[in-house]
Amino acid sequence: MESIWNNEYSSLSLDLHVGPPSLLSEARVSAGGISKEYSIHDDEHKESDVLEVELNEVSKENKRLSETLCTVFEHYNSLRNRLHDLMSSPGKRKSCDSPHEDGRMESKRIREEHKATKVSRVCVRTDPSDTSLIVKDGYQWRKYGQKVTRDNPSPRAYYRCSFAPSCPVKKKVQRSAEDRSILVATYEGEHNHSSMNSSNPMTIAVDLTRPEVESPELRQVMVDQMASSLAKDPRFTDALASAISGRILQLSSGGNYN
DNA sequence: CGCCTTTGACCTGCGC
DNA sequence: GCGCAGGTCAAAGGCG
Repeated sequence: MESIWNNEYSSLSLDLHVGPPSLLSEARVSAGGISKEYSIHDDEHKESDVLEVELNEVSKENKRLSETLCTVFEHYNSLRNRLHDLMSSPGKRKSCDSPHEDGRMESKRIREEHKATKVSRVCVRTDPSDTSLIVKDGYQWRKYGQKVTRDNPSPRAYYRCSFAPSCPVKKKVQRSAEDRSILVATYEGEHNHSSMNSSNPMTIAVDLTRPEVESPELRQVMVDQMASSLAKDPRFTDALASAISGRILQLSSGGNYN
């Protein structure tokens, strides 16, 4: 099993904000040696500085959490694909070596290879009144078809990646039959290029708590596997331990909170 | 003019 | 073989 932290996010650090957020600024102000002898003007300046620092900190943390979420989501998809393979592989493939059916078998083999390409599903919550089938994910898509399917009154839109002509990735977008405010995007294949813009394609609104097809048991298995992967990773546990211990030390030396 | 969406026709797999 | 359903093609038209 591959590690969830096997990519560029190896320098993981956790910043646990336990307690009221305002204490952070208080701690910084006291650490900076600010006294009440400053004028009101200086106080306002200082306060805006502190707020700016806080804002920067929050922005950094937000970025860090987004990156962590990306990693977790990638791992989630990897696990789901693997689980899907495991559940569908046994006894499904039959051998057929008839020399008269080479062409047909070849096309069948290509189709099966196509079926084996990476498939991932993403759920995006949208405005229910919005009838468009557009999921913004950082890539450029060209719509090539739309169909009404039997199991869902909402039409399904078919997209191809139009950024690179050779890119094999396809995307299907359809509203959830249960919740019309949710767009379900199914990606097939992997991009052979980078995304169009700087926004991370994985930072879209991913609602992992509302899988559209998995059973609760299947969901639980995936959650357990993700938790297990996290718990087994020494960098994660080290970062978690240091963040907690650091925070506890700060709390014990910084006074009482209510 | 190029790229896009729309949409009906067509293709293909599958179950009966 | 037939019908159904999902997926794809391609012509037509819109838009910047």
